[in-house]
Amino acid sequence: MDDRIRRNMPLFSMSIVGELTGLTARQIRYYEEHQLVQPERSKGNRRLFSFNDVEKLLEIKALLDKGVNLAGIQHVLQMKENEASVEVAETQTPETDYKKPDLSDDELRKLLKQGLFSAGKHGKTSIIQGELSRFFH
DNA sequence: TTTCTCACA
DNA sequence: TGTGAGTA
Repeated sequence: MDDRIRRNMPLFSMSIVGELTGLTARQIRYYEEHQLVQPERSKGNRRLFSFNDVEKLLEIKALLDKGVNLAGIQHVLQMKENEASVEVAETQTPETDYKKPDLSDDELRKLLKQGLFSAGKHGKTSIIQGELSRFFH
């Protein structure tokens, strides 16, 4: 029917995804443990990733480079899911349907305002200081 | 051969 | 996170 189905078709093995994302199998499995990606299982319990999963992993990788830790990324992903739901619920305009989920400063701001810090009540924040300073002008 | 889980330097 | 063990 539409791209959504294709984008969620489990097609890639660990090795493929590893090459595509530059992440190690260990890392990918670790991110899965933390609900950052939900690859399908097939055959002998082998992970099968979809285009969406690969895209998510690339995003995670990018965020990691920006200095956002796993906790922060979880919130980013969660927020994106919310936005996606709203989009689908509101209208089905082809232009806004499958836009690239690039993380902009604006989105980060939204995250921070949503109380992203609540996850860092263990003594430190969810996002590293360097990244935070950009929003404390 | 590849991937999986579990455990540990 | 990396790596090795023992499977499937």
